[in-house]
Amino acid sequence: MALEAKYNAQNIENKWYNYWMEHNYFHSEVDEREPYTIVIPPPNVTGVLHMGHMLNNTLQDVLIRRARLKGLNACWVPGTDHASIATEAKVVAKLKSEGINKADLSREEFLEHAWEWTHRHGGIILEQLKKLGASCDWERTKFTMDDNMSASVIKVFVDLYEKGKIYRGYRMVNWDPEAKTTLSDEEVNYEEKQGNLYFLNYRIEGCDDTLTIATTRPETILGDTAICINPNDTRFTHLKGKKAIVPICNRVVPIIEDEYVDIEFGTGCLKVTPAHDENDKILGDKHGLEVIDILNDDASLNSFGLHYEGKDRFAVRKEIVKELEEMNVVSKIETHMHKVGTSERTGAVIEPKFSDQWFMKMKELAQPALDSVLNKDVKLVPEKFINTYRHWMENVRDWNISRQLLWGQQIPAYYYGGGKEDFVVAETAEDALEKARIKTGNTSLNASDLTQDPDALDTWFSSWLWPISVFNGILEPDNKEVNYYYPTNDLVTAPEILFFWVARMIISGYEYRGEKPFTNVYLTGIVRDKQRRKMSKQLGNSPDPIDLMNIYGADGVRVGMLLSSPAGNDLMFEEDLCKQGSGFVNKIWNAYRLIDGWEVSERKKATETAEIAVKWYRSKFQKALIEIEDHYGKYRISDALMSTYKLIWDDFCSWFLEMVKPGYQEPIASSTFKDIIAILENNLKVLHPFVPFVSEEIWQHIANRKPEEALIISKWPALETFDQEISSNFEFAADVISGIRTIRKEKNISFKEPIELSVINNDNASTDFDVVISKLGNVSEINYTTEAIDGALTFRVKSNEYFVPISGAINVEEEIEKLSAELKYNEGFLKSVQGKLKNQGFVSSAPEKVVAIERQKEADTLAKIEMIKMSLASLK
RNA sequence: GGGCGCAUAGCUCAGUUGGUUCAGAGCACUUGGUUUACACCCAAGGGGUCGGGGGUUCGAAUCCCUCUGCGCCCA
Repeated sequence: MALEAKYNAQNIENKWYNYWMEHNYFHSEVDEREPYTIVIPPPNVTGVLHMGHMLNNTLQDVLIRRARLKGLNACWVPGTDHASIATEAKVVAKLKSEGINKADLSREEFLEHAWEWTHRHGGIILEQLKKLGASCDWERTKFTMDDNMSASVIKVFVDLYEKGKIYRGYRMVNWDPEAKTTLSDEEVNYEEKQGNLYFLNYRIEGCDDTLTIATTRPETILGDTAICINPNDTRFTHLKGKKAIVPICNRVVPIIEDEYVDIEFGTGCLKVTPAHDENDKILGDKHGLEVIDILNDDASLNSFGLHYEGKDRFAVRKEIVKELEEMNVVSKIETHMHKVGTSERTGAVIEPKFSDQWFMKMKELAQPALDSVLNKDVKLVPEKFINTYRHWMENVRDWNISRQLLWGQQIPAYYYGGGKEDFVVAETAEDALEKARIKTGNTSLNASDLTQDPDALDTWFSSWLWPISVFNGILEPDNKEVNYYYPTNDLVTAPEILFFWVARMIISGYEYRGEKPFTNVYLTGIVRDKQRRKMSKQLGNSPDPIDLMNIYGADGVRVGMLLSSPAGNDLMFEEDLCKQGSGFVNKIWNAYRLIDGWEVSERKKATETAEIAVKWYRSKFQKALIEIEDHYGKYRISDALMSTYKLIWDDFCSWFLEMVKPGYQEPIASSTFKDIIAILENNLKVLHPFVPFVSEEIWQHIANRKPEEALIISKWPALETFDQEISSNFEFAADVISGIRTIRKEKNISFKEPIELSVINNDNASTDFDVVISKLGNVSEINYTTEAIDGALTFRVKSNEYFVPISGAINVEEEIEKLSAELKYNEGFLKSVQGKLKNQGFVSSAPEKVVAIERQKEADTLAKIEMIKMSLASLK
């Protein structure tokens, strides 16, 4: 098989992904090996791949592939969630475009449409992940609405209800009037918006006086049930005990006193609307005020809105101001900045609203989840998120888990009467009937007497069970899979959902397994564009990941994503990073083309250069491997990549291959070739997690491999003891080679022209690499001498002095200038070192080791200065 | 308003317990090179008073205080 001159990512990537799938390498079964498990953060089932997913899943694939190579039983469980609000909104919109109104459909009919939508658009994202190379165990793919997954959710709901952790309450919740559902506090975004502060005059009952209140929401005056003043506010003592008249509806409301009112803000008079403001509700409860809800579910006004009935709140705001102005009630209007809550899902402005909802008590459940993070049983990476996590968990509020939606698990509560407590909670309708009969003592109750709660559960109430339920650990808590794979190892997700999801999974883990769900949580950053804007569909600043992979190859994009993404820091993405990634892939490919093109000779003996090169690279590889392992251990994936990148590009390609490369059209010794292949194979193993495709392609090209010999399931290189001395000897030689190259460049000596090199070996440097210096510096001869060579160019490495004789006169002036500069630098350095050593405080307080190092520096520098001075003298 | 965090080269970031020539990497930049794996290349080089100010210490990018400028979470 001839090697293609250009690396063709498209074909090669498809080929190997199919090969891996065919041989089922991604699949995991319970066995005696140690498991390594990751559960995917389930994306929205009808979503499409965006850059955030690319980053996140590349990281997971790197981790899982490395674990697989390390011989662990690697299992990456993929799946999707049903994203109730988003999906339902899409289905509603689609129906609307077909002229169908959701309200006209029965529950069953609507769900049929929703399932159809899910089947048509569902799972695209998982197919896209395959293109990225994601080595998920696709046989385990789960969806939060699968039968078992839903049954788990219902079972947990019933269980928590019976434990008294779930309750039904009439509370003020965040109402999304567009989706017509409640939202949890976490799903509300607060945005700073410019609004107006309207100053309105209310008449005082029984006299001609008025008082002025300030409000940002004039339309809610129709729901006013009191005016509140601060009892310490002397401006208003005359109002005590009086009543005010609400304009337009002419409702007579009491003037109450409470220190809650901020004397400084507005006029110091507060209108109280308990139905539409959390704080007003608290005031209302305290003072026994009436609650008048003026809004319908879609945020239009109801009959309390009088002549505004049926109109949207924002339209009413404009109109009512006009009416109030005409009535001379408006005393002034100021512009005012204030925070407005909007729905994370629909963007609609949230209304605080009273309704019956289901809540989960969080305080007690949260405790073990808080402890586990604080004592590092669950490690957050990076640790800076621990504080945020603690703050949230210590102030956790009850979780509103009901949503006024159809798409999701229907709440398993069954009502049999109009009373507040006339319901039972049960897994099935049959159980419910049984329970209802017992609870009421009425044995003649029928199934038709029960009505199930129409609401669905929050999607997070499904995904909080994810690490357990994907292994069916809720329905069968003692099954061998959950016992084996749980707790999982690493979770890779975004900090945005640390509370939504991560914290709740930890809570459910302790509640249902008595154990954490994962050991490490790797929190990625947000993918932003060059201008630091979050990538989003609306802004249109996000490249299509599929296009990127078509252009740069999946390997190239993977490298691009990881090049600059330290944990927890945002990634400023630009396409150039992918270009760098594909450049790296190209480099790897060409290195192999070089090796592959060599003619191998059995008769030829290994050269001395090749032998030392092989020894050195093995040592270098081990050194890099330690570094790489350390980075992985600390979840510094981009650092692990950078170490690998430099190992391959600089050490392997630029140094090693140049050392072992045979002369033009000469064959290479077969023993050397074997060593090189072994080295290359180890390189491919450490490369594989980052660039799985090109590494497998080369691996398979090196030899005909059986399926069980594929790179993806080969063995990660072992850490071995290695020769430390050889790397310092190499580094010395590399400095010499660098020195030669600098001289060639400065003096315009072509590389093709061989030079001679003489050296005064003051440092007693090893001669092992002299053959390498000769080869890479194109040096015809290295002479060891004790005396300076006249008429030569010079450079120094440590205390060694090197001479390059050239034909023709050298420029003495230039040489003197160069030496003088070096002398000046070294004298300055010596001065600073000696300064330290003269300092009694330093010598007596600093550790001996540090002082010894300074003394060594002093001695080295003195020797070097001496040498430079001699050279200068010989030039003059 | 409350809490947390960040500020190091043109850009994105490392820098462990304060102590090696410690001020570093990648990219970008400059200069030179290429008939012999790769211009998606090779080689050499320039570039930072470590946000400002103060303090602790023999010694501070690193610890403390303060100011400035950003970011995130909560209300």
